[in-house]
Amino acid sequence: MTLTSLPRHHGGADGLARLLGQALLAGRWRPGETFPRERDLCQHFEVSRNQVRNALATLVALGLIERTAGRGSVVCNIGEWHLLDPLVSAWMADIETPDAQLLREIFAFRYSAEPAVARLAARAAEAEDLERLEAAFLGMQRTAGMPEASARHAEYDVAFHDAIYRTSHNLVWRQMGHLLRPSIIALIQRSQAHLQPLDAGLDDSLARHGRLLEAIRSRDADAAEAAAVDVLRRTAVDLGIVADAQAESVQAPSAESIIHAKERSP
Amino acid sequence: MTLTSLPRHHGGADGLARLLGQALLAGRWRPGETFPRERDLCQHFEVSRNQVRNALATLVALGLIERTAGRGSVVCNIGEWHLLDPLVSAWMADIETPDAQLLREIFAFRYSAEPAVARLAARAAEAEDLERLEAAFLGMQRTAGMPEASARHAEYDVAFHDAIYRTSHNLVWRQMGHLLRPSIIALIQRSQAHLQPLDAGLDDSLARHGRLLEAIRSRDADAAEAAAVDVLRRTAVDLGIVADAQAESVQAPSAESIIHAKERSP
DNA sequence: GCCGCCACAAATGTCAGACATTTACCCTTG
DNA sequence: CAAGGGTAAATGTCTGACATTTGTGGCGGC
Repeated sequence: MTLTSLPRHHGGADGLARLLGQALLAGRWRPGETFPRERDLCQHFEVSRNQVRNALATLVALGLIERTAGRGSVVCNIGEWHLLDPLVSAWMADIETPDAQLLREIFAFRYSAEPAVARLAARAAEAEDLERLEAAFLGMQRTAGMPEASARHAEYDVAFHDAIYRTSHNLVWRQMGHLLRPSIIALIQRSQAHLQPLDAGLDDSLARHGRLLEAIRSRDADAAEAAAVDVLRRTAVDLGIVADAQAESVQAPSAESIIHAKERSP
Repeated sequence: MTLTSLPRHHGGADGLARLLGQALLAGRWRPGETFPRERDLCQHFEVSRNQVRNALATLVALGLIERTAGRGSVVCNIGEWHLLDPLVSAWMADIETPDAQLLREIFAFRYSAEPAVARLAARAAEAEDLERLEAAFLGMQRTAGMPEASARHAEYDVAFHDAIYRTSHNLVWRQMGHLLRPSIIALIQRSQAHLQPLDAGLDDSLARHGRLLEAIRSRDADAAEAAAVDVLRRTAVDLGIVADAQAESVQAPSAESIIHAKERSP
């Protein structure tokens, strides 16, 4: 791909890294392809070589590109991207069309991990944690059914799930909360693109979140695990990972069909 | 802390970042404390400001320090460290005395996550995956009981668990394999420090790994999950997270005692 | 005495230019 | 045809100067 399709202006200093990083995450260069040279980037964006080099250094640190003297910069394989880095997650969250495979991978991860996290949360929850969870849930309720507030609703949704990860009281799990934003933001973008408001299923989704909150509040690990699975099944439908019909007719779609959805709809 | 206790020489270009990063991971500066100034680092290590700035930029990208013009560099809270970044994991792996709390957090994560990963692996395993698993297991067997090969044994151990994460066929889980190295390396360091070779328990540990491999090979998700728990219980004993007596007398120490061990032995 | 303003010092951030090093490619030569 | 070297092009590095931000102390006015 050429540079010409990228906007020439960008915000502050690391705005350039963000711009280039998002272009990479959106798949505008394929793995193995060569990335533009420093000199071209300087000219196109009208910035000093220093800024370009700083931005590129950031991309290297995130495993997005690899640079070698004399050869240039090449785009790394998706498998080497540091998906778990907060920067990458944040960038991915506000891309208009994130890579579909990537979103499926993230959701498959959530589907296999969040039940266990909910289990931990139910055991470790303290007053402060419950407050966070409750505040997020109330926010979701308040913004439900308001099409113009769907962005805020998604934020509360992110906050709710992030609160669960935090409630696990484990440093590692807590950092994975960063992955939630891209996963959940993609949900509202999809609903807006399809002009198919989630109102119908939103009450249902809200109810499932409520049961999860209640299970954690009462320290019932088994119930929390089951409720988390329930929430994620609903989300899988809204994300279009499993067909609506399947989820509505069948009470419990097998984990197999969600985790390995990629293999049958590439 | 002052700079005087750090070695003045280091390997190549990013060797400086590694040196400083490991000092941070080892806890030689406390969160909130101010990090040495660029000028001092230049003088102490006898390198150009460029190299120092590059190294510090890396530390910033990893969430280890935060820099602001005019104020200087301050060490971030542990919660903001990007533990999931491969660089951080790799650095942590060969620190002589890694932070004990950090190791407990990582192990607690593994204890709650790996059973689910093993379950996925049992479902998704293909021929190539089984080869990797088998090769690692054979390596563990070959190096068992050889005190002088404990380092190689640990590498095979890492490879075995990493192979399980890879077998999940999920990008996110796969990246978490990086966390295994610090966790497992710490194990052999501990055994060497205590002059208490793991020979006694090693046969047992090996047998448990073998049962896990067999469960995955036969695509038995339930058995794989149970076997993974079994392996981790053994590891918890070897890591000193739960007392030997407890694990030997009681067949199944509660997850609670492993996950929240930090709260009773701070 | 307290408050606000200003000047200064100290730290990081930025820039521009030259040079070093690595790499790929072509052209020559045996 | 193969081996060699030379050249161009790319990233990596160094240096010095300057810009910008931040904290601080002193000064004067109220």
